[in-house]
Amino acid sequence: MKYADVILPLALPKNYTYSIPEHMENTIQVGSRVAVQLGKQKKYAGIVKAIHQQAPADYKTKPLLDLLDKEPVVYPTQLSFWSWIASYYMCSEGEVLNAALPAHLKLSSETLLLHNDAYGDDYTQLDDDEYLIAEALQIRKELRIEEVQLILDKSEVYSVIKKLIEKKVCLVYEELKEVYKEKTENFIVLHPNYQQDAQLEALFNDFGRAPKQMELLLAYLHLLKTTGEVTQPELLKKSNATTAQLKGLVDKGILLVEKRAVDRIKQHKLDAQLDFTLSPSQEKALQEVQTHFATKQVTLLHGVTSSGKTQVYVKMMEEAVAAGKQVLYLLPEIALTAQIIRRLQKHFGKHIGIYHSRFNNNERVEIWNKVKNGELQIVLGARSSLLLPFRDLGLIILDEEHDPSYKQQDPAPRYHARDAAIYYAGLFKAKVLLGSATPSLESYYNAQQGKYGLVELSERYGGVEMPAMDIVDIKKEMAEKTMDGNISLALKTAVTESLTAQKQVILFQNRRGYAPFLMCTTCGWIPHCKQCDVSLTYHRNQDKLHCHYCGTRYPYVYTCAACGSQSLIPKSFGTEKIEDDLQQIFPEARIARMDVDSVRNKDSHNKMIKLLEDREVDILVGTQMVVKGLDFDNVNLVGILSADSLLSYPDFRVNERAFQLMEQVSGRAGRKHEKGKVLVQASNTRHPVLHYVLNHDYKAMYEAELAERQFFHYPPFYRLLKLTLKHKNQQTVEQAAQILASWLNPHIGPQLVGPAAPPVARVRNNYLQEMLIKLPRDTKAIAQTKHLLREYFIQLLAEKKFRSVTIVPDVDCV
DNA sequence: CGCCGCATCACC
DNA sequence: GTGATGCGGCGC
Repeated sequence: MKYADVILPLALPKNYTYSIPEHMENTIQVGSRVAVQLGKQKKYAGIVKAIHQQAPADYKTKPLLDLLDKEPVVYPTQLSFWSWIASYYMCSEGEVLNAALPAHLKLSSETLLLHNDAYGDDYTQLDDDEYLIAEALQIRKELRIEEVQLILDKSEVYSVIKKLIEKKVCLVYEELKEVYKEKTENFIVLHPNYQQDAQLEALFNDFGRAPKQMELLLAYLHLLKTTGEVTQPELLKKSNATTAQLKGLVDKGILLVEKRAVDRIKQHKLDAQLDFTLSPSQEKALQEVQTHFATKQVTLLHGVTSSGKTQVYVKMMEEAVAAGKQVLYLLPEIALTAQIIRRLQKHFGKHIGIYHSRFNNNERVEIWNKVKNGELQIVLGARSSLLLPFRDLGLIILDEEHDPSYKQQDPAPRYHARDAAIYYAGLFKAKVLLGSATPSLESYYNAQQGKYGLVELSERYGGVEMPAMDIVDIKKEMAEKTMDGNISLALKTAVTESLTAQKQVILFQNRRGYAPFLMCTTCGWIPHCKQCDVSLTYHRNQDKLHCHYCGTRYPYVYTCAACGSQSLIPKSFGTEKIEDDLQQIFPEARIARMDVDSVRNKDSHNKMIKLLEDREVDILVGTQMVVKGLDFDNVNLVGILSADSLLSYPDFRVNERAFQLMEQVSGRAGRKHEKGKVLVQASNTRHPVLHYVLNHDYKAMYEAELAERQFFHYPPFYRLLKLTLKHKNQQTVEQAAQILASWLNPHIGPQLVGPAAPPVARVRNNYLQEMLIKLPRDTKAIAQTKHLLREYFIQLLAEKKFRSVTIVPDVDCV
């Protein structure tokens, strides 16, 4: 008898073992997707991790129900990678599987109620609810739980179903459904009888009284000649014919309609090669990268904004592709704009695939399969594309390497795409090229230490100068009363100048900490979320209050809950408010806003960029979003509205982040033809970071920060592991955290910070406690500590009182 | 006394 | 993740 260890898409601590039925023995492989039964009811699709002959000693195995595909869906390489992620980031392999597989490959069963024909139609023994369902079943034959809920208009329907089963009115069935569907399109083909010219000629002579049909046929023949294949929608559009006319030709047996499976992923025709010619400094950088790769697995390319790092990447990609290897090009989600996608698609044609969160599930399955079979040689994608089933990866490029969005926050696996990429590449013996204008301290340190190769590209492409930067002293302007809302006189003047010169302006405002909220003018009361300890954010376009922690939306509040007054007003300094202020100051200007709220749906981000490109917008106000992936020749002024707010987070990485943000934002100013200008509004004008930004001096920032980090035991010298404990009861979490800390103390000592309640101490009705563990950079010691933690978690949860405490480990938290 | 709702547990 | 199981609350 053979057995299979199966990874299920659940947060289970270990894998389950099923027996392999004889008929599968020859076809099943490691990496195969299988259907299994878990518990009495549920069925899932899982993935075979191992095949062996070891019968489990303490339980009886269930057989695998089905082998779902002919070929495995992942290679052993991916399984090793998952196992590493699970152990390094302290989560289950099931959670990794869940993140990796496109939803449509992750089946789980749905309970169906089936009508029991043997029961007949004597409904006298049933109560009202039971009768309603029995009647519906009589007509529909099968019902989903969701439909039962709808019919009875309540969510708790389980008891009714139980009674119906007892009374044998219905049966239940667990249906495991494959949700991926091939996309089909109607293709029009000529009937074999008319393939010869002579036959066609005869046909045309014979057409008589159907001139519209003849026109349509001519249009078809023309299309066929130019494109080779003709789809129904294409033909109807080009010929302006109706479906009736087409049907006429089909009925006469002249044309045939064929349903064929098509790719959802549009393939791009290889365009004329774009100009990716390297400048001398880029050429030099490319050679240095190649030299480093001879001896090192990872190389950091530190290139100032618009030095043309992409050009270097493209050359590296071409080389890897020519060697028959696959390439993964990772970008932060919001930097994946149409601009870069279009350029690369044109250059690499059909070999390139795009993968990010805005794709639908069917499209994801198709990309998944094409990456697996090697059809796609290049993938351009966000964090999650690291989990695609590459067959033979040769190079990973990770652009904007410093970007914190490479770290997955929630849910597990909380992996860092940069660090995971380096491990993943190792499995393929592939190279990793990290790129950034403002590298993370961690990577730059690794490069300085000689662990990574380091290549500096300090010249902007085409010799464009770095923008001129100026700090505007808000305190002074306040005293002189020259501020207009949040806009200083200096900024106002500069904007006016730009507008007069027909140039565009980008204004940057980080919204966090300044979100608009409602406040009672009488007593100062602010509406809070019922489930979380945060004030609600006011969204004017929907006239609703949102909780940014749990996502709950509340209707607008008119009456103060504390004093009963009716005088609530919105207070704000968010992008919405600034957009308003600007419209007041520059009534003639066309102003647009770009933040998570204004670009929520699929295409609005691209549309917004298009508007700016086409110069339909004069001033763009935005959050972090405006920082990335935007290249506009016509923007000559960038304003940072409040540097203070960037520099005042209680986080050890503030300075690094503030520098990165300001440096990146300023990179948006001035392109090809002229020097741009950046204005930074600040009240603390003497902050050292402002001066590093002013001089575009990364090195100085790096040196100063590094000393601090070493002194306070922070990365890159130490690794951070954050533990969050959650429970409904405040006392229970606090106690649990105290106990855990007391156990850890002898091992970790002063490197244990906390436990303490985080700034937002309650989320979704759960109270939180956090503690931070600083670990010296010693792989063995780190693994030991993680092992210790796992033991203590089990020990803690073994105590009855703490059984329902949730512990969330976040390794290398950001 | 019995039904309902919720916490707890095992699932291979 | 989720159905099965056991316990306490509350209504009759």
